[in-house]
Amino acid sequence: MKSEHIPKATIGRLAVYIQVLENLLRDGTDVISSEKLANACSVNSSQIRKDLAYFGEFGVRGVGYYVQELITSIKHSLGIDRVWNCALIGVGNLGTALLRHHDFERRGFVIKAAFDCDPDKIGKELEGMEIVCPTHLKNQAKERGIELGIITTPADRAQRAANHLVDAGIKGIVNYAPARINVPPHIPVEYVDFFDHLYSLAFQVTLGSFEE
Amino acid sequence: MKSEHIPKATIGRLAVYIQVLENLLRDGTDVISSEKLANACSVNSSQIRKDLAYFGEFGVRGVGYYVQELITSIKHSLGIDRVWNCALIGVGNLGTALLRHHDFERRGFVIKAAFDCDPDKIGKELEGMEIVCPTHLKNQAKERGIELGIITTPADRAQRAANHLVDAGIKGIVNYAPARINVPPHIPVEYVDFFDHLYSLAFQVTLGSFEE
DNA sequence: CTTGCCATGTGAATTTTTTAACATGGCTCT
DNA sequence: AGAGCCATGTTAAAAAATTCACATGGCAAG
Repeated sequence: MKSEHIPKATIGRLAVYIQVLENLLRDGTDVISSEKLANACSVNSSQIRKDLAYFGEFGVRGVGYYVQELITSIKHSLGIDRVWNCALIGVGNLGTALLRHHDFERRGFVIKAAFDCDPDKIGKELEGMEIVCPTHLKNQAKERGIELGIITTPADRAQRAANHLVDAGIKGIVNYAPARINVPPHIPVEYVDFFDHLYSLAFQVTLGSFEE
Repeated sequence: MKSEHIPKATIGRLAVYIQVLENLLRDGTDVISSEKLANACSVNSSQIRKDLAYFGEFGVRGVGYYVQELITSIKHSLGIDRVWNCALIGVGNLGTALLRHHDFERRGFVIKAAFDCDPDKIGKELEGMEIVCPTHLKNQAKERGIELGIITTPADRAQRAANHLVDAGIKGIVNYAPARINVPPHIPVEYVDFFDHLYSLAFQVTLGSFEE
């Protein structure tokens, strides 16, 4: 099929498929049908076939999908079969935690530079990385081939951080700060809200307690 | 309106509205129109009015929404205008980070007990909380009025953790482990995947680099 | 008290996404 | 080499979500 517009929900599900497929691989499964995979992911099997069809034909009719091959194909489709250099702005609790969380690196998202405007923090080292003033972002970004920005500032600093990133020619932003930011329309922004899921859960549980 | 079935996407947006409204309040805005709020949230204004209509009538025609009042109404609608006691299973890097992250508490999600099956960790204290073997979950849950479970184990321990939680009569689960879990259908599960957003961003950036 | 204004709340139209159904084509066994 | 099997890829139908458009009703001004 190879369509142009791909639903955002599809991307989210592809992330799920990767997770499940990697666990399957670890357990020694090397071929799987859309039906079985669908079951493991709690989705419809047509959904899986359609999601994959956006990007190409990865399966073998009458057989199923080769697990390792499918993982590779999905990763390639998403553009995560390579390294993405990132800049992190805001070395507070969360920023520090992310710097220490080496899973990011394992997945190909390498934090190449850390920024903070707090004079007490500038110059200090963390995980082998010197904390630098955001005014140097532009230079560092070019020097180190940084393409993505990660905002972990407080809410009221998020916009300023975004401005620095945009000015530095960054291509995309993940915003962990609890605030919306304005950036030029060609720069995608992903908002991460830690409470989102908790709210959703609380809502479902509350709802469930009524319909009995 | 007060409908029965509410789209999951609506819940996600309500979380965004809360975030934006709280920032507005801090800046001293006390009335806002759906149009303006829509702008700040990057959604359609009808979307906002419809999302809210699922739960009631919170605005004043010809005027708009009173910010503080709307925040309260949304929180009540979601069931987050109260305290939710939680149990955390898996005191590794992530689990420890969550225990220290007191924002959870500020939002009403209080971690009342921490569990881990590692004998080296059992008995130790963390943030004023004793780490306990998961076999004691059932007792503790009843004793401490715990309703929600938070799984922060490695992938291969997630199912076991889920079983403990279900057995303890927990009402809902947030799963941070990179694995799917099986639980009875009446227990909602929210999966948190840290890479989801990064994948999505990488994809959008990759895509953007083609259509020029 | 009445009139005009304006943003909400809602029903209808559109768009998007999901599900179902089936034709296609590769693999295996004879 | 040919036939049958079976899960994919795809087209069509169904369901769901979003957007549009406007009637409704509260507030303020005269």
